[in-house]
Amino acid sequence: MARPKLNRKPAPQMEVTRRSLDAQAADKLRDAILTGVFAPGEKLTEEVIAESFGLSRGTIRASLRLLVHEGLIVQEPYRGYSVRSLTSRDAWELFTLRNTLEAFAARLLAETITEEKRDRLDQAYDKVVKAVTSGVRTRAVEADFQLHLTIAELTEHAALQGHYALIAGQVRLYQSLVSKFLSLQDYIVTHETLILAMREGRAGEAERLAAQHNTADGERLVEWLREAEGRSEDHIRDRPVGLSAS
Amino acid sequence: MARPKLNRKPAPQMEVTRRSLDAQAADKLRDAILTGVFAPGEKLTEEVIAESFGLSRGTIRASLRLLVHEGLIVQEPYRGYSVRSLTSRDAWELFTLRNTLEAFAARLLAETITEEKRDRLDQAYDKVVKAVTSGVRTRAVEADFQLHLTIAELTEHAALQGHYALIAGQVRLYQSLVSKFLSLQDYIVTHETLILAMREGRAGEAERLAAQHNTADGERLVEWLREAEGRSEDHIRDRPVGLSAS
DNA sequence: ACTAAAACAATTGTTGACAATTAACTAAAA
DNA sequence: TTTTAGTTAATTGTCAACAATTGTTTTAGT
Repeated sequence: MARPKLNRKPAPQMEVTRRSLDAQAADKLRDAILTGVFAPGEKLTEEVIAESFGLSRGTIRASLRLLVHEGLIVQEPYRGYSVRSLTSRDAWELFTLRNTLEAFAARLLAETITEEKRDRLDQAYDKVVKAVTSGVRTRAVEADFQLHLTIAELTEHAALQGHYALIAGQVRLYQSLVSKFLSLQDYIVTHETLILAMREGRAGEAERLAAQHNTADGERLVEWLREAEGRSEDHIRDRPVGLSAS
Repeated sequence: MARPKLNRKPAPQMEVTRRSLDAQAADKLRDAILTGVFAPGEKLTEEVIAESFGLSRGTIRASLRLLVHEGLIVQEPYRGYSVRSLTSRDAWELFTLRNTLEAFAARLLAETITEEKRDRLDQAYDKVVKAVTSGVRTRAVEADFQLHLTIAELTEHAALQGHYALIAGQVRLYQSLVSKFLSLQDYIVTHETLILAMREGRAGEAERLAAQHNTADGERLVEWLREAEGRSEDHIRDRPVGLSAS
């Protein structure tokens, strides 16, 4: 019975692809949603995605559930999946929750700041500054996003990181929307005092600054969305909310 | 033609039956873990659970993933699942994160308090008081848990509720542990000022009280766990990964 | 006795087929 | 014309078989 092993798929494993297929599929889907390939409200079916990805429905199903957990996709039983579209209410919830988590992270980081953490913080902040001086808006949005991801990481609080990662996708969508209301310079002025407070270990001030550094823009976005919802009562068929929108 | 429909499930669909099988299985598993049927660290295999529940492995697999998301189970690729055990570090992360979310909830509820919300809040708090006077410790723990669930619900902040629900299972485990250090009366004194602040709309005070009402007990539990870990050095356990950053 | 390769066992990863559910459609009855 | 019962199409829900991965045990060679 010593039959030779048969490998039907030797090719696709070209890189350090140690992740399971459903996790990889989830990454691809998340990226597609974030870059606007799938518009908010668009319907997604397991079968067509499975076919276009060359994977089975069961695998795609698992990846879709991952994104449902992240709030990027909504699922109705026996009806299907669709890309989540941000209502004004959703936007308000997201930025208030985000403020809460980021304020906690800022305090934590300020309390446990070290020389090494200061360096990594500076690196992330420098990228924001460089992106702003480069004048490319999408780069500034991305650098801003990465900065906050770095802060969460530097807290070394795994549970906090997990919850922040859970809303990260939505935050990213939100950020490209809120970018409408910001001048590029704003990306620097809203962060510099916060960074300084964390660098110098002023925990209370860092917490307060982080809790409020999105509030003004968030409320403006909520107001804008609310008006848009009032004008078109049924549907929000605005431009795709991806990084490409500017 | 008019053939009678064959209803294999003639009984009026109870609401529970309308949920998908994997969600029901997840509920059963969660309850089993919370009630100690499965001990922390115990290994869970898809096959044996599938057999004991009378469901297929795929269905159980989906339910296990749900619990992994909730942080009640840890998964190692190709190795298996096991019930998460709380290290002192985990306990610290959990109670600090919990404080953060509950402080936000308390502020929100205080800011939006209404007559109806006051009633529901009173009901939940009364159950705590009654449980304490009854002298049954497990009832007090349960009522405490339900009180905080009610507070989260009354905020009408869906995203906050979602994130709180995510840690609810762990909070429950944590609470039965921390109960070691509490007299029954503590369940009243740690809550009464908080409830009052929310009832009267004093948002700032409610936030501050909520943020600290677990701190003392939490730190005592962390200390206790740390000592226990020091005594038995055999915790060469793998790094638990419930909610991990990407 | 020690090391390295090879077989083995246990478990999850992946897939395609089948069942159940819902909504849209059609046609008959009021 | 409106309502209602049946039919159908589309989609997810569930399942059982097979493949891949890892850790363990055995075996061969030195």
